[in-house]
Amino acid sequence: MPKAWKKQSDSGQRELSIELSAALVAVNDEAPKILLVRGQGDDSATHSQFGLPCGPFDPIGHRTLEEGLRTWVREQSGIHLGYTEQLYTFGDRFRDPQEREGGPRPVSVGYLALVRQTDLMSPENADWSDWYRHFPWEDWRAGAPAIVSQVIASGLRAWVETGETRIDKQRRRERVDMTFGLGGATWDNERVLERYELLYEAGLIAETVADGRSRNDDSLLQVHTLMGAALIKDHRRIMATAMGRLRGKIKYRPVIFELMPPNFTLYQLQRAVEALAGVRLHKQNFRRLVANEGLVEATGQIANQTGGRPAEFFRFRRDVVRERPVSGVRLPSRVRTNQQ
Amino acid sequence: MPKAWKKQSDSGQRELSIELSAALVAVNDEAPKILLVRGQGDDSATHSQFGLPCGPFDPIGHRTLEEGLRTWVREQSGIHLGYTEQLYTFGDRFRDPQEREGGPRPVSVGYLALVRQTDLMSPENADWSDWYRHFPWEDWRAGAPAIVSQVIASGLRAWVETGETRIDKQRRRERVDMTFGLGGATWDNERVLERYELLYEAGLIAETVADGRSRNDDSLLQVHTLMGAALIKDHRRIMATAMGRLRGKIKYRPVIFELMPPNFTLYQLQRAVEALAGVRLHKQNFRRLVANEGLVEATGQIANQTGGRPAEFFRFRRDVVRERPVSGVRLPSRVRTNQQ
DNA sequence: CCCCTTATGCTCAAAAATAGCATAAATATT
DNA sequence: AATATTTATGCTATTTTTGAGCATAAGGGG
Repeated sequence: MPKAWKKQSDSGQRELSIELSAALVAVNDEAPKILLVRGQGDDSATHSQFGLPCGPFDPIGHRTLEEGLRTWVREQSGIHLGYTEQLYTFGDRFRDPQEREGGPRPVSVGYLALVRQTDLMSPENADWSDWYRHFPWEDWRAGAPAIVSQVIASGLRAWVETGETRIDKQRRRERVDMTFGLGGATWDNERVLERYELLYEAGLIAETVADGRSRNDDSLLQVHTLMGAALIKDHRRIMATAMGRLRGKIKYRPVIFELMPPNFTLYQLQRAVEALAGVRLHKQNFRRLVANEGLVEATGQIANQTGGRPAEFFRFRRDVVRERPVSGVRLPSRVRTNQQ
Repeated sequence: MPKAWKKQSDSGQRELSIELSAALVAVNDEAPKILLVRGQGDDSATHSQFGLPCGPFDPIGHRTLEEGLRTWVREQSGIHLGYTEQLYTFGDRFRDPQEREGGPRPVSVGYLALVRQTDLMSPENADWSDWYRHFPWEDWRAGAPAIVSQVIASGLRAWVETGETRIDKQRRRERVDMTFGLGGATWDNERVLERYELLYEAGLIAETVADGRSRNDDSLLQVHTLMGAALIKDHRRIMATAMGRLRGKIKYRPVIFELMPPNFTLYQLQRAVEALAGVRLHKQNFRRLVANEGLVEATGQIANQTGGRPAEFFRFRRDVVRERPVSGVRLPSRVRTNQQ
């Protein structure tokens, strides 16, 4: 066995590079944002395209992976990262065609980083872009999004029909139904990545076109148009991973406060959660939950630009985290939206 | 910016290697098991030590990271992996002192793989070893383990006292209390990694000694003895990550069935969950929960070596997974254990 | 002052979790 | 054979948590 190891490691380790990428997430009132920077890579073809802040891991200069990431982000956006969490390591080739021919095999470590609203100014060459511009089907706050029922559902049904065998079609249909909550299944807001990968596989995504995959239906082109410009490399996939992870995490760890200013009203907090989760929540129950968890305490200050009765400002109780295993903002009942 | 990138990537990418490691987990009735293999690495010093199945990622020979992992596991243990999940990518230097001086900088991608009980035969050079031999403080099925109250608590208290400033001590105490559920806090069975890292930092772990860190208290030696032999590299840390992840996952995804034989009694299922979670559960409520979730269906067959009234065999309903977002085996109330 | 808005307190019913009691059906013990 | 012991399984009473909504408070604008 040591022999096989040796052989492999001698032949294999040459063409390796590790890329560090960060999905910087913030919430601006109603809108979840992600930071995109322009012109990553020395390749002139990708120079004008947008992507996540990223850069190669330098085993000599970087003490740890996370430190390397922080350095790149600081360099490319001027932002000093706070809360950071590793997402996933992708070892497939990037889907960007430029990366296809030859060149080093990229292994990409994706991170999720949370940036507080107050630190939000768009740095040079960078842009805080709305999540849902890149994933319009993920926003259910105003009910089922039109793009799902009008474009995606039919596009996926078409894809189901292109299955080879009957079994194959059956399997595709099940997968479509459960990831997109069609055919009686329920929409699970955490399956962001699964939905993205499914759309990608079905050829309904901008990247597919860039990849040179076939696209022979007009409705698909329509989807493509709705998607906005593709990001470089596999950055859209990392975004999807980040969104899914964050949606899961806010339910059982109080990370939402990493995104809030020091003082906030309960409704601001609710709107931030709704923006990330992509659903509307029942207001009274939301405040009861937050209050019962003891996550926040009143400051005594009053906000009076609310448009109605003034709201009280609250702050996060950092100390509760030390007291007991504290579960984030468990989502109370979604408010039924009468669309769809 | 592209300039900085270029500079970094030219100087940085030489000494890089990616190691793939798998924590293969199985449950044998009462005991959670993990597969250790002997003699990984061509270094003769580590040749007789045990570690997880692992090997370097070969960017030419391996199509994906996971495929590389499967290949290595197959080669080293003969096992063809089923359910597999990426855990984390570690970029710090291995803690093994052999790796310290020079040599390529290791980046290690850890995986969790679940192996069914029925496939359980110990391959040559490999050994299914009990989790709790390596983490005795994690097993609370018979109440608070003696090692926590008798050795770890005092060891950690001593470590708290070696804090420099008052603030520092305070911080250490809080961390100790919340990770080990001391001082009124509750034990969170998912914080396996945090506990391991804390013990490591406090110098209470076998690896610490191997690392050449100081150890100047007799009670610590006692802990060291209790821990069993250290594993190579950072494999104990990967194990801890795997255990924590799995404990979390069984609660919201039905992965427990990946570890069960096709047919099982409800009590066997409960014992498997208890073995992983490290706590005892309320029997009647457990079966009600499982039944209500519709995760299993009766087969009609009867087991009669139970030692009491014969139990019915059940099987996992694979189809429910497709029907709806199915939440694993939510742990019902822990049965109070009157120890501690 | 009425009407709009948002904030916040409170209630009532439904659902789920917790903790046992009780009985059935086997094996082991006397 | 009778009795104790063990495990399986059904059922219930109580408490807790959720879901949904009513009602009132407190601001601004006509």
